[in-house]
Amino acid sequence: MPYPEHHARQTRTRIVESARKLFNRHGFDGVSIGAIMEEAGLTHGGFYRHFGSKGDLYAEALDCFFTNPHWACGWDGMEPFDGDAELGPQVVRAYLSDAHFEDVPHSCPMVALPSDVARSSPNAKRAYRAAFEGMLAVLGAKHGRDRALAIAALCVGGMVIARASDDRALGDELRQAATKVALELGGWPQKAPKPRRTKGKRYNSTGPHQPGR
Amino acid sequence: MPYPEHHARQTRTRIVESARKLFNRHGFDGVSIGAIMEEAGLTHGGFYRHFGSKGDLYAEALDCFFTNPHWACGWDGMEPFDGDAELGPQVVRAYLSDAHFEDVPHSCPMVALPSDVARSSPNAKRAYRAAFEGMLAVLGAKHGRDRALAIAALCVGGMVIARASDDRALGDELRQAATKVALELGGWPQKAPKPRRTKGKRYNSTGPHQPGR
DNA sequence: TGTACATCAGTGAACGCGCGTTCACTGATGTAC
DNA sequence: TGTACATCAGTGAACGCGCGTTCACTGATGTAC
Repeated sequence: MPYPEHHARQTRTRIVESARKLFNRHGFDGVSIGAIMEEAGLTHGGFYRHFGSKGDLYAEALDCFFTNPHWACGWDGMEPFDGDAELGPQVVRAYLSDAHFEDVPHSCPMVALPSDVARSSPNAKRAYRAAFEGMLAVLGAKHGRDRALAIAALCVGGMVIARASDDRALGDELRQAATKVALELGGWPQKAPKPRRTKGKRYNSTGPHQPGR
Repeated sequence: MPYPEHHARQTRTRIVESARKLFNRHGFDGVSIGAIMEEAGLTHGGFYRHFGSKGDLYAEALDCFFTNPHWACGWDGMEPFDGDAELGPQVVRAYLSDAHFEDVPHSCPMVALPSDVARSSPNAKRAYRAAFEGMLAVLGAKHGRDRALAIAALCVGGMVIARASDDRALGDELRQAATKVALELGGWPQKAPKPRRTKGKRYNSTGPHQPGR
């Protein structure tokens, strides 16, 4: 093996991260393979050594949002999951936060790409469903399955409408209302509790986590 | 004036209706001007006699969903608004109905095109906001502004996720849960009341209303 | 009433462009001896 | 240790294609006389 085993794997990961960002921004049709490869520091010709087609890359770029434990780090001061605290209210606040609203490149693909995916291949729709199921799992079902589904729909719906509207104030109002009602539905307090450890930053000052950097 | 005054206006309307259907199905980039004109029974060359650009048509095709009094006729047996009955629960049920879920061409553009619009021109985002405000107006705010915003987010979010997922059963469950919770939030009964007039069909048997036909 | 004309909706060939994909080639690297 | 070689990640020119847009033209229609 002329190149070390991890070389191709790292390049492939770089391409997927580049694609995730650009697809989130411009959609499937709005991004060329040349642009993806350039963002990854390569030229377009090498693409097909790593992926069979643009569609294959698309499905892969959609994968693993909610299964990535770092997905929301930095949004609304959210800290890495420790598997102990109840995640529901943290997730609701982070999901509908200003930081998530503004961070389109690292946004949840359920918000950035819903109508694109609805028209895409079964692979893409499978990845979308997996993200949704990941969200449901993180939210928990302490207050019933219907409530958990509704909370997820509120989070996604609030963000989607806010992103597609030209009135920032209306979008802010909508996200705040969605947060409030989602927390009510989950039986969670409206105010975030003070973090137990003060090692991490309380508020988001360094910008959202950049996966793969 | 060689052609009667309404001739060009009718053609223009036919093009917009054709565009609305095709954009709903395939998104902005997925539809060519040739396809739109063919659906309208014309050839591509005549397009620029009616519109300045493809983007102009897009913004126009997004307009006037909730301001069209026929938008939901036929979905879930919904009858034309009579300005008397409370519309909220009717709208929630029709919006999250199987009929709306399946009728992509005549779907609400807030569900069919959210991520496309989020990346589009200010004109498109203005039209999206107008649709959202139309929905809020139809829902009413008897139980508070926050509730109305949350109900709208539930309707849009539930449909958007269901359309983008590859699991029909999960999407059905989600839409039912969203309907149930939205009706709770509005303080409306879970069951639809029997229609006062039995002139119209109770259930949707002829398919949804086709605007402009 | 009939004829010539002006208007303009619609046609279809042509344009330049960017895209996804292919492919012959380059060159960096690990291995064999 | 040093050299020849095999591997394969990455390069960049080339391809065919469909797109948005333009434009000279056709032809259906209402109007003027």
